[in-house]
Amino acid sequence: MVSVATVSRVLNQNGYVNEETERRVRQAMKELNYKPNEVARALFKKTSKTVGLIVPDITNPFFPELVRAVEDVMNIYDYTVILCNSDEKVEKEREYIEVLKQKYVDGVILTTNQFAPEEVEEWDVPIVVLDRPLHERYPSVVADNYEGARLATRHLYEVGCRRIAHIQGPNHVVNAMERFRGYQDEMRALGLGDRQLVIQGNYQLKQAKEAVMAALAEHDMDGIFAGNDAMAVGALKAVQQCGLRVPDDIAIIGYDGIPLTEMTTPELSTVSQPIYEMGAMAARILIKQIEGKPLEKLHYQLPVQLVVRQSTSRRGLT
Amino acid sequence: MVSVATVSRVLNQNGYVNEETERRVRQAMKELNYKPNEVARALFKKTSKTVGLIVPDITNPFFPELVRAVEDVMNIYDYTVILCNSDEKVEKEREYIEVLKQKYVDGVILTTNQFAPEEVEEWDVPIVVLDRPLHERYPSVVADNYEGARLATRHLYEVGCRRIAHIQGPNHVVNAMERFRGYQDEMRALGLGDRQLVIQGNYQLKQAKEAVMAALAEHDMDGIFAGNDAMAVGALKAVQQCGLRVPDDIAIIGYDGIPLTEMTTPELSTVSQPIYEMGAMAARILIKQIEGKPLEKLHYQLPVQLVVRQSTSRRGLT
DNA sequence: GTGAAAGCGCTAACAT
DNA sequence: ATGTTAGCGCTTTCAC
Repeated sequence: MVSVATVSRVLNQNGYVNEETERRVRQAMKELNYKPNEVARALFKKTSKTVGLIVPDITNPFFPELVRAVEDVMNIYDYTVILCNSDEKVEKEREYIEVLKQKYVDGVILTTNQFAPEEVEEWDVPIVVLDRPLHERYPSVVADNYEGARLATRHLYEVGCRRIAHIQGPNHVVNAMERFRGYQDEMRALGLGDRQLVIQGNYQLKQAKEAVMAALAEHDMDGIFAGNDAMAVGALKAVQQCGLRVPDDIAIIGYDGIPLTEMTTPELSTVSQPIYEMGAMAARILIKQIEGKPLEKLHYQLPVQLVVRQSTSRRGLT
Repeated sequence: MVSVATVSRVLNQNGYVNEETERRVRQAMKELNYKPNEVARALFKKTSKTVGLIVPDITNPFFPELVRAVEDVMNIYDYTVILCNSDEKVEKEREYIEVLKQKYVDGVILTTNQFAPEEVEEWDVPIVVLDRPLHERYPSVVADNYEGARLATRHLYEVGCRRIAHIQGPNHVVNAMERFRGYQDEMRALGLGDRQLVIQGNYQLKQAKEAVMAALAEHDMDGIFAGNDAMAVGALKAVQQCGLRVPDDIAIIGYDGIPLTEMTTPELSTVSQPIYEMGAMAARILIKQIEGKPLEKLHYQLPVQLVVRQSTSRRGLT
């Protein structure tokens, strides 16, 4: 027989163990199908091999891929992920953080920009912010929203659009604001500064569709840059419903590059973010932090890519 | 001062505590911002207020809503959910079960039909099977796949289709087989038993599109019942690409009722499952089991609903 | 190199 | 009605 201490030593590759003893222990563990109790281990080590992942709403088609990426990477390193839907409510986010801490999660990845750094500081748990920058103090992985928006706007210009509208995302979401800023700057750079037309959206298809319907009744436009893909679909529906053709009468480009964009007719042009890579990178950064390794960089801004499909493919220039 | 035992007593509403003392304890807890350590509690009670949720792939648009429902309900009862993507691999599912058990999860909801009941028995953890029946021994929540398939097939017949093809889902997925069976039986009932045309799909858009392209080259058809919505979109793309019109030349109906069906042009008819309700019900059943309450019923089969949209709306009867 | 023992923070007897 | 204590299963000193 051997003592529990010895078993623990072989499990943790910790302290000295006779080779022969180690062999016997491993053999016995296998035979008895012994699996160490992770809860007891967590209690002692104050670390649970579990992380929290807080997203606004997994039902929003932008997030599944992000979540999947995080889960995949975490899984490689033997971490397990607790999924939390916050609906963008600070209160819910706060509650989740509380619960997660009570469970000794080793870290949290969150998609939010609503917290004051002082509050985050108090949480005293490693975090990584994903998709939306929170504060320079905290590691983040985001895509280049500003540049992507300029790209999209310029692309519409290049296919001949001159009256380019932008459907803006929610005001409290930083990345939506960055995209808006990109639109504004590019419009000015194109000499269309005074032709700007901004439609207020909330990242939802339905609302965007209605807003575009309303806008079409009052304004002339020949191109729409939507703040995300869902709203681009909304715009597409609105335009088609008004009897106008896409891309001939109005060209449309979305943002995010979710699979949905390939399912519409016509297929939607979009600015694609490396969604999976963003999630994977956030996960890797969190692990580094947990393991106390130094981060080469605190903030990662991934490049976006213009994806041209049918919704902006037209020959004629105005 | 009070002893830890007393604090525990007020926390658990357990044993007798002087009212005045309770007040003081609660006050102190608030002031000190004391939060009990859930890990220690779990170690003692062998229950962690955490459940596992194993789905094939959160990236598949059928699952986000299901996951969301589970999370919502679990949240109400103060449970937290660990999300696991199995890619339909038994091996991965097994590993997850192992890990979850080591973490003392109180129960597991899983979407699979690949386990022998003897194996599940050994896990010795409350489970609920979701979307796919596993075995009569285990509580399950599924929709009426057979009836839904008959509904879809009959609907195509009623809008005038006589050469109705079915795109079948993967063979190892029971619900896909149920739908296939429904198609067969209904075709026979309609007197079209010898006009059946089955296209093998794997629940993926892309593969379905190609399979339909190939089928269109060889066979005549005027209606397609796809085993799920993703494949219906694939079929839609294939048909359109062949220069045929939907629904005039070929009517298409999908299955599941995911939001995607409203985003295509034309919008897709489908058999909608009460996805959110299924997830929520599975969660409620799991909680009942965990709390040791009796289940009125072991197996819940929820009704499905025919949703008619543009992809099957045509006047002309053949 | 290995065993004995203390302790992580909690809860449930068992005293008082 | 409340305090004291043992123990959940693990890891880590500290002896030997």
